[in-house]
Amino acid sequence: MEFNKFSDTIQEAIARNETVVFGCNCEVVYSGRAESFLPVGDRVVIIKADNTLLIHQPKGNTPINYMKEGCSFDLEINKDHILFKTKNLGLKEYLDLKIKEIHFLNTHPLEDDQKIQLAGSEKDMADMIFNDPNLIEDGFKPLTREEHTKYGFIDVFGYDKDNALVVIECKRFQGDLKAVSQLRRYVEKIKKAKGLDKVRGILVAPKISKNTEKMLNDFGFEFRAINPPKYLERHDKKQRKLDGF
Amino acid sequence: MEFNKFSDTIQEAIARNETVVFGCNCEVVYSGRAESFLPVGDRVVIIKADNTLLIHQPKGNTPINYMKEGCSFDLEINKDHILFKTKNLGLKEYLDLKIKEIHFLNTHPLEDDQKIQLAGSEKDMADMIFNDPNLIEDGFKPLTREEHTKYGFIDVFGYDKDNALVVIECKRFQGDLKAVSQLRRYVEKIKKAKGLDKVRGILVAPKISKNTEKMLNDFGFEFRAINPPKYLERHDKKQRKLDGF
DNA sequence: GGGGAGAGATGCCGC
DNA sequence: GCGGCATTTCTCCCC
Repeated sequence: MEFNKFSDTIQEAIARNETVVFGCNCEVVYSGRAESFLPVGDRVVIIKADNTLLIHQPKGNTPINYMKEGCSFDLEINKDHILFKTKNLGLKEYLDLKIKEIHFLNTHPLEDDQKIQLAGSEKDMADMIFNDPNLIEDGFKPLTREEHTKYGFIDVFGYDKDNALVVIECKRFQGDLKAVSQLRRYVEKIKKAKGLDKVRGILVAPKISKNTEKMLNDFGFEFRAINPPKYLERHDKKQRKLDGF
Repeated sequence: MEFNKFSDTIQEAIARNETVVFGCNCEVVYSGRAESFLPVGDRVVIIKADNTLLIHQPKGNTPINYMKEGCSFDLEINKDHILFKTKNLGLKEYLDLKIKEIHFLNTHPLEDDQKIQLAGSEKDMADMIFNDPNLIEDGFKPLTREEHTKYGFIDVFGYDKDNALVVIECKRFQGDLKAVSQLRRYVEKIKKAKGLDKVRGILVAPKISKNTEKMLNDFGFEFRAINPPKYLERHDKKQRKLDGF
């Protein structure tokens, strides 16, 4: 694609708040929270309506470079390349795209104000336990959930059948050392705040590593193997047998 | 764009391992590690050479839905929509795209085996301190960095001028409560392993929050305000005054 | 806007 | 593969 045509199209599209997607052969220099350089290669570039910029390599999940919303752009046509400059003055971040060749370009106005509905989060686990306390043990009486107080953000907080205080930390995937540290922090805060000698700590997760189990035991904490709930099961598993392309 | 043409183009492109980008009006259902539903709206969809799938809304940094590499695809043409099914059998994840309208489509073979070069990471901070120990204090003698032992991954480990052991944890942005918990974990492990009563803990970061400072003090740890290094400064700041579009 | 913590976290490196 | 952890983490929620 010709440089002048590319330049005109992209500037008009951004002015109209359209979404821009192009494939190109380019080099990337970033300077901001860190400094990076990406040698020449083929990438996909997206510029969104909020002036977010994303650069994707042909493999992998995450963008290799990016700039957050609110960027401004500057385009400079040279003999053998286009210098596409992006800056975010508020964040003091700068990204330069040295475009050697343009493989394709599309611009289009996109309309989308929808929010995603998601089920199976850590909060859903806490809710599930709150509503069905026997999942923890007989006689467990939850008091609060998602408590954002000075004691910390405790997932579930309550009393056991002997009226001992219980702090529960939920993890939706795997409980790790960080989770035990976190639980310990909460338990100690509660102990100190209430002047208590013994407060129980329970880590709830589908599974934990060996080291995590050891650390839990060292601090006298407990583990409950519980899976996060999934409310939105919409899939007909029978259809999944077919092979795709 | 016509559904049959879209179907043919996309299947051929995926078969040839090209990168596919299209804009469409669609609905998304995901089922896997969690369950999600995204009502109808305009999005950009990318299918990469490694069969990664990304779905982006016209605003924001992160994909609203995605499927990791190694997916297979299935396409079903209906009267008023295309059902584009994605599955990752290894991860037991499924994503259905109900495409109502196609705004644009591009496919292209992309070549890129380049790795990014990045400076200013936490490891760079640890290296800087290792090479210039006086940044911590006079007489500090670092022994190891990035120590991946059973004691944990200690950024920098050494002795002070009085031959007391020092554990240093670096954070490239802001030191927080989690960082203090982490430092505490390492200090306690070292104490126990060496049978020592006193091991110093130092948190190194550009800044810390008030609560973090308090928690540090509670455990007798110290703080050093140090910025991460940036080696690749390539930008001519004077050019940044110009306004872009 | 800062603080604190989750995420369908992802990606990296070491064992 | 799992484990432990940083990330230009990002995002959300509450103060």
